[in-house]
Amino acid sequence: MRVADRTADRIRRIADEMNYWPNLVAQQLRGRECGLIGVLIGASSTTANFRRLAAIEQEAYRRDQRLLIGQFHGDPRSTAHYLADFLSRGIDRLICFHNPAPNARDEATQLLGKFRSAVFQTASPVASGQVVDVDRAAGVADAVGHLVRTGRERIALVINDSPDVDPLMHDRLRGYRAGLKQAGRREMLEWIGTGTFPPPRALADEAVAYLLERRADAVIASNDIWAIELMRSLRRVGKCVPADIAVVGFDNIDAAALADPSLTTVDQNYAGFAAAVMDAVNASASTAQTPRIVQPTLVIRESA
Amino acid sequence: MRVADRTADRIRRIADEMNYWPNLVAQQLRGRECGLIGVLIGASSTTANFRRLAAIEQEAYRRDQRLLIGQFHGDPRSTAHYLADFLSRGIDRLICFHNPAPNARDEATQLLGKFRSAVFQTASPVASGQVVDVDRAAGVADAVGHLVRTGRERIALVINDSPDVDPLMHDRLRGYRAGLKQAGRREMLEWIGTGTFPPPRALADEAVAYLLERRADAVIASNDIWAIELMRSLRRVGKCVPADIAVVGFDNIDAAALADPSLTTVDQNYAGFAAAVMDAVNASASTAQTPRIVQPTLVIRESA
DNA sequence: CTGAAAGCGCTTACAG
DNA sequence: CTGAAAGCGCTTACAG
Repeated sequence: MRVADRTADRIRRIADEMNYWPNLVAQQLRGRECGLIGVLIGASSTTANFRRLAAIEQEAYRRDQRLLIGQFHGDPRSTAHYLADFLSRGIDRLICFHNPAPNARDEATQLLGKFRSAVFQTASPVASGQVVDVDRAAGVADAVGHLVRTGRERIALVINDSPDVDPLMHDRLRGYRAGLKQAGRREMLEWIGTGTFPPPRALADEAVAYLLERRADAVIASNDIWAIELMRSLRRVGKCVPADIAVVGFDNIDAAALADPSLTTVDQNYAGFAAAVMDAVNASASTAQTPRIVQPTLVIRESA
Repeated sequence: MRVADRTADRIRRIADEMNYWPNLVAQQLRGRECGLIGVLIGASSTTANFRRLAAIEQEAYRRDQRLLIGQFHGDPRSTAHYLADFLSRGIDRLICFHNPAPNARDEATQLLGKFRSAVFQTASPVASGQVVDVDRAAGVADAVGHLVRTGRERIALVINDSPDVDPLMHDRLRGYRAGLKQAGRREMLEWIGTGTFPPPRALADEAVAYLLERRADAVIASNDIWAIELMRSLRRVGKCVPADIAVVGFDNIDAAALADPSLTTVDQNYAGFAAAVMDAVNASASTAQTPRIVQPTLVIRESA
């Protein structure tokens, strides 16, 4: 309905004076979108996940949407519980930071199908899900490039788990090999952990023993926690970072800037990730389901 | 209405089969509580705030409530914007991690009055607000007690800002003095920063110069970041932690366990805090408005 | 073009 | 005790 601007203004002013606020619950019941997005995160969430969440909330605010958050709590059924709860509230857009636990997957999968859009990191457990991912391989390859340019000769990779078991580690290995190959290096120095995380001191010492034995002068770790543990272990055996050996992490958690020496690391580009996630969650389901890939950036500090 | 259990079961089963889920939006419009709680946090939120948020969500889940989160985004009006939005959605219980910016306070204060309950940390900007706080003074006094018992003779305190300006620092100073007094110590070694946070290297060096000059053999910092910076600075001048000087932090952030040596610190007891917050936010307004005080606990690691 | 009515999915008070 | 009706605060399709 068209109304003169002056009249519209007058009505708005009076509405304000009378303290009138539209009731969003009634609007929603009548069919309007509620602007709420359900977010599922793990209970034992890492600092990186919280940073991601904060960035997504900021992006949501810009688009005038709100986040309803739910954490898993060990209980595998809690996934389904939250999904059903979201749907009951008319929330049909979902951001999922963790895949549902396998034993609750059937029930969860069925519920996931009822969402208008569902965004996952790395991989989607359902065909209708959209994927936003960080180009981990490119991040590690960048780190290799930086180490090559700063004169490192023997660059090693330390990853937390077998690349066959953990696809995230597979990406890092891929980026490492690609980076070295591009620099014309042939020898690969790869140490692969047992999946134990965070790494106990003895495990970090084992990795460091490998680095020393192979005379590595640089190492890229699968994440900042591992990188920091490697630096501690290196200090115990009297090695100096970065003089004797350069160390690069992954994630850029708070502790990276606080480490001594401060840690050079691959920042996950949370802002870019958040924008891609919000684009995906607001996209209509008919949109092509190609994963959205976000590029990370290398943050150069003292350790490399 | 009373119905035989068998019948109720049968109805429930059929409802399940037909995939019936009650529509919470309609229930809410009809007057039922929606089980949603609005949460306001700062955009530049610290790790400590995210930990608190995670703990509160966990506690909310146990009580079958959900959190709708909003961050400030520099824009002081965003506080009022979020408060109005919460009310429009029928959310009349609020957890506020930050006081509204002063220039938006009038508008925000008026809106705050419309909430059934509003919980703040440390202090409430409105009379109707409830307060949950951590006993910072007790935490620091505990740390002093631990240092005294482990044979430290000259225990210093390093705080970030003047106790007249920052009440959080006032609490630490109070706890420090009380702890020393109880141990029969008379000399107070107090270094007070300029409010700059995180501390630049030169400022940490200044604090360390003070510690050396006064021959301190232990120091309690106002938080973990400061404690870690002090350890870095101490290392630069060749001092060994904890042999030469013990260091205690406050907060127990992730980086505390990762520091080298790992940091002894006062844990804020997030679980206890979360339970108190949820008790407060669900309490009826008529409840006496005495602040709920949560006790922190000392986590002893390598640095002290 | 305007204004009254129907209806979103529930709950509750009320008539039979 | 049971079942139909009213109404929460909106929006939209429809009759005047």
